[in-house]
Amino acid sequence: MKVTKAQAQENRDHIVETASTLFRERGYDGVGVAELMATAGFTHGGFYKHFRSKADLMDEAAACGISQNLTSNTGLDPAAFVEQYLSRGHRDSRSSGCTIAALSGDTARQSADIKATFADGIENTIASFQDQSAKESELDQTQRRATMISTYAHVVGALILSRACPDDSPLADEILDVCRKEILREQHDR
Amino acid sequence: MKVTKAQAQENRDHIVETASTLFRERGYDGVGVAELMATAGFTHGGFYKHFRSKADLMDEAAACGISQNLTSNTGLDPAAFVEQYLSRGHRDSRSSGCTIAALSGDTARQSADIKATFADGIENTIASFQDQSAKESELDQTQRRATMISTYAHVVGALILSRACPDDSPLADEILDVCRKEILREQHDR
DNA sequence: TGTACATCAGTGAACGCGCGTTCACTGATGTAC
DNA sequence: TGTACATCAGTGAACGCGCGTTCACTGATGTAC
Repeated sequence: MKVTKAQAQENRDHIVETASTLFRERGYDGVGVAELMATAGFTHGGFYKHFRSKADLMDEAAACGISQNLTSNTGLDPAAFVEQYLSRGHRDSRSSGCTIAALSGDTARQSADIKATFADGIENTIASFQDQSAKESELDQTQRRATMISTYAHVVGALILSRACPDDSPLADEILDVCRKEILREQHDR
Repeated sequence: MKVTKAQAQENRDHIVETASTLFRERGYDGVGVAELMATAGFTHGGFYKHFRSKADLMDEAAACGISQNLTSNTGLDPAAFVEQYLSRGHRDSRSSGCTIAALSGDTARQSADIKATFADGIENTIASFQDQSAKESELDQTQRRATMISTYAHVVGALILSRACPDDSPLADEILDVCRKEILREQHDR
């Protein structure tokens, strides 16, 4: 049952992508290797032909999810990003949404490797917004970076709190709405 | 080996408090019933004389941690709260720090009961700041509530992102510092 | 280009282990007389 | 107040189960001649 090198690489990529969505949905501890491989369409034994351990896959899956998120955000201006990030749609689709919001809580308890992957992801995310707002803004480089870090923390916090509320609770929606308005107002005032 | 009713209640409280700190430190999945009971000074068999399931304890432990946090924040003015919340000390002591920041990520995947406990906790936290700033502020009730929700989301997001970075990474400190300054500036401008 | 052999992605049974939960038992506490 | 008995918090062995990981095996792919 061997497979071409190209197919094997494709299968590996598919496992990482599957893991990326499953981990976002249920957390690192909420998904086992066997279930993961079954969802990707394989039996669990082959897992260790691709990865040294589950922890290694966790790291790769995080990097994969973060880079997917970055790609799907390119071209959005800061206001559009906030609108999309703090929408009910984003809140209710953890498995395809922001990896950092979905897994930062779990990551705080993981190895330095995974934390480093997250730090890189945060760094790249704020950098992508700096680049893009470079032309519009007259603020200096340091201030622009500070603004992006602060705004990113703000939207991440709002999304995480909203998700921690019961599914149809008024507070869950209120957090999203209030923070969206507040952040857009701050962006406008600057 | 029976024990007085008062002692039994005391033991129960002690188990909930122990769980509250252990869950904040390592997450709901990161702590087993046996280890939990051993840490509290008991054997695991007695657990089900006090709680119907681990999930029930998770709920009680969350409520306990949140109310502890509320108590230790009483009297702090909004600026002092932000200073303390976004300090390195708070970031580095998850087991005694903000329960909502430590467990919101996990809670998003838990039952509606636990989510309801968190929603109550968020509600009480923002209410405690409204009460306290009532005299100082001239803004109307609705706007004050919006400000508190937004600020709380902001500090929670900053703390969670900082904790997701490697322990001594510059970014971890930068997130804390940048957000603290930004939030204090906004509070001052209002 | 055709043949013989090594490689290795994928299979599925098996491993030890820790999980949440149950259970029969203990013995001091609480209660009824 | 003193005695007899029921209660029940706490003990520690045991339960089935799913976890991450290992392993012998398969057979098509890739390679050497």
